[in-house]
Parts: sequence; C-alpha cells; structure tokens
Amino acid sequence: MEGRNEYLPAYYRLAEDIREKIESGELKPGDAIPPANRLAEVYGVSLMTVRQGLTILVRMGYLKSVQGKGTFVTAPSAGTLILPFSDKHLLGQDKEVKVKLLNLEIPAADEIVADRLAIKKGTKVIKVKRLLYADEGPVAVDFRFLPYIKGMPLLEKEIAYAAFPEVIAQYREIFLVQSSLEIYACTIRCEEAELLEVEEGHPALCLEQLIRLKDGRPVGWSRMMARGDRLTLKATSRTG
Amino acid sequence: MEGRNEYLPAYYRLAEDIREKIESGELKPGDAIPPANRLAEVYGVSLMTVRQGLTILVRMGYLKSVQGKGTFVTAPSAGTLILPFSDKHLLGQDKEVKVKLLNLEIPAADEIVADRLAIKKGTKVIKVKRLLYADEGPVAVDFRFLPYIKGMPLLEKEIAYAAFPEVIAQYREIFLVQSSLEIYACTIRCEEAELLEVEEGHPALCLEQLIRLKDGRPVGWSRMMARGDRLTLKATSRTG
DNA sequence: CAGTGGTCTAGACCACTAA
DNA sequence: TAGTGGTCTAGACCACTGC
Repeated sequence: MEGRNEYLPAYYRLAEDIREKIESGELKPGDAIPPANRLAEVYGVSLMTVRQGLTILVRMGYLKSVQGKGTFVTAPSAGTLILPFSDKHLLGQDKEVKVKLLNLEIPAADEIVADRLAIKKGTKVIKVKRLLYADEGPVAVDFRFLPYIKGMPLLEKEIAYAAFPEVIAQYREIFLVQSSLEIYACTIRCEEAELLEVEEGHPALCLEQLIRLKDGRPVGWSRMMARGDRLTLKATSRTG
Repeated sequence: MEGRNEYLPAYYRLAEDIREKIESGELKPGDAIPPANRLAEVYGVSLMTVRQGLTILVRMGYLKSVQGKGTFVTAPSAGTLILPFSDKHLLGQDKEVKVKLLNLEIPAADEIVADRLAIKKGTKVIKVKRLLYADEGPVAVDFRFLPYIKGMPLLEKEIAYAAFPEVIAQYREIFLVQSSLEIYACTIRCEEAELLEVEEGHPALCLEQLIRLKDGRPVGWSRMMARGDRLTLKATSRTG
C-alpha cells in the first residue's frame, strides 16, 4: 500500500523510471507508454500520483499526451534552447562586466524608433546610450528607447545598470510579460567604431530587444552593437 | 460545491486570476499570496486543485513556494529567453529553407575537431558539409562532425536534412539530452565566400553547436557560418 | 505549538478516440 | 462501447518554519 519508504517522492521516482527507459532506448519515440491506470497498478500508487509524474515528463518534452488515445514518447526536443540574457550573462559568467552610462536624453522619436515602439514619429522618448566593457576593453554599445511619460521619475542608475525588462517594469510600475530578441551579424559602423576601439567594418553582433506588455503593446526597444571578437552568446538545452 | 459551470478548468482559472493580480500590480514581487487552504476556500475548490493551479505559476516563474513559510511573488524573470533552433527556424517561419548536401567524408580529426569532441587528433570522424539556402539565395554553410563508429550505417538523407541532435540520436541509437550553442559574429572567410556568393570579409553569424550525452561526453559538433544579412535568430520570453 | 507547503489516496465524473 | 487522458474531491499524513 504505502510505498513511502524511499527518500524521493513516488511521482518523482515514477518519472525518473520512465525517463530512464526512454534514454536507454527501451522506449523509443512514437511508442505509447502504458496507460495511467496501468501505471498506477504497477507502481502501486494512485492515479493522481501517476499524473503528477507524467506531467513532469511532458513538461520536459519527453512525453506527449493525447486525450482519448494515449501518452507517447516524443522525438528529442533539442530544437529548443534556453538563452540566459542579461548584462551579466553577456560576457560569460567568469568575466565581470562593467557598464558606463554615456548619455541620457529625451529626443523626438525618429522613423525607426517610432516604428518599433508603435508610436508617432516625433513623440518624445527616453534615449539611453551605454557602453559595456570588460577587463580587456570595450565590448558593446547599446541604445535603449522607451516612451517618455510625463511625471514619471527617471532613475538614472536603474536605467543604466538594470536589465532592460526590469528597467521598464520599474518605469511603468507593472509586471511585464513579453520580451523578444533578434540576433544578427553586421559590421561596426562609424559611430560605434571609436567607442569600441576598432575600425569601421569590424564584425559585430547586433542584438535588438523588444519589450511588450501582455497585450502586445511595445514599451521598450533596445539595440546593442557588440564586438564580434569579444561577445559570444551561449544557449543550452535542458529545462531541468 | 461543484463549480464546473465554466469552460475552463478550475485550476486554470485560479492561475489566471492570480497571474492577473500580479501583472496588474495588485500583488508585487516579494508579496506572499494567501495560503493554499485559504485559496481553496475562496475559490471553492479542493487543495489539490489549488496546488495544480499554483504549480503552473511556479513553472512560469511568477511564484516561488517555500515550504513552511508560504508562496511568494517573484521578480520579473525576463532574463531567460527561449531560442527555437532548427534548420526550419533559422530563416523565419515564413520562408522555406532548402538544404543541399555538399560533401560527406570520413577524414582524420584535426586539432580543433579533436578538441571539441574530446578525442585524439587523427581519429576518424564523419564530416558533413551542407549548404542552406532560401529563395533569395544561399544563407549559410555548415559543417557537422561526429565520431566515426565502425559498422554503424550512415544514412545520408538523415545526416543532411534532420536537425543535428536528431542525427546523432539516430546514429548512436540513443535518446540524448544536452545540447549547447555558441553564437558570435565574424566575417566570411575565403572558403565560404564563393558558396555564399559574397566577398571575403562580409559580416557573418557563426553558430557552434555541441551535442553531449547525458554524462557530458561530446558526440557531435557543428559549426555554421551564415550571411549576416540573411540570417536572424529570434528568441522570446514566455514559457506558455 | 499552529501555520504552511508537499505528498498521497480512493474514489468520481467528464471528454475524447477508435472500433 | 470500452479505453484513454483530464479534472476534481474530501479527506489524510508528513516536513518545515517560526513563535
């Protein structure tokens, strides 16, 4: 009856057991695992406990449940990677990144910024220019744009040193949800060349981050230009 | 008693309700939410149902439970992004990507490959060279390396057209787990220039993927060189 | 000690799928 | 119709925290 003689919870052991069978090849992608009630019998636990275990594997991408049909082993999910993205992660965990606030102004939005933030051209926006550098020298320059809201306090330190989503959460006094990042390669332009201590045309990694509210309304846009030889993004699989 | 008069399951409504309170600012990071038994009363559901709802929010990063103390609202988690990574995703969902197998040989590993795969220099490896292109022309060239295992069948089609982790899973007859990706900017080199129809020095996005077994042993390494003007990686927050 | 989260049961009913 | 997953209950006991 009560199989509570192990250190680990029953649902966890069940999940590990099935995961083991999958990784060892005993269960292959496409195979159906035994139905939940069968597993409940075999493992001597209740249905809820079985479900709790299977939920873990579904979340981890090992299984896929189809109502009325069964629960099936899925193909390796390695197509999805996790990309930690913050100033701290940018240069690798070992190196320490320093940030310098170069400029903070409230200009009228130009065409590009207006487009990204879905506002009218000419609307006032907050524009932040920063320089990120490590021990070996400058790594990246970045611009952050957010719509200017009259009366809202501007905390310079926050704006320069916090992660962009946090800056916006702070500024809008809201718990935001969506953030998307585009990554592409280009070359260092004239404006950034001096700051980054390289010549124009040097390979650069460009990162554009768009922050949106839950309803999809953009509330922040940032663009980072990084020296290709000093910045490497690292993404990994695993959900834990 | 039975509040089963809604379209959505009770646990889901509870989760959405609390999430709403968090995003609207009614509940702020650090705040404790009402204890589970209290929520069960308020929403008129059982404890298990409450837990099922809270589990969703914990998984999504909105809440953190601490045994014996309570369940608390966490700070915005936007520091972690999801990066879908497969041949199909590379060019954007709209465009169709085509793949051409350029070469498949079994040379001795050079220094770099031997290092990445943690094998001795000179060991035989499978080397695959591919060209990815879209309607507008070539986008990227990539090399895939995996240790050569005598007697293992080599399925050319698989190797060229499947995602790299799947290729290896197939080849090793195993369900693999770890995959990591490094992203950086460089310039097109002489060897790739002609294939990609650009001149040497053109900005390039370089993607190095390392596939490991569960125990950390590397079993595959790939390196993709993409035209910076034709490839943009897109990552988003949200776990769903 | 009381309050909290974590695990678990032995049922129940529903929705969906396939024969 | 039978088999399956999805939701839900009304309890129970345990482990941990803080007073």
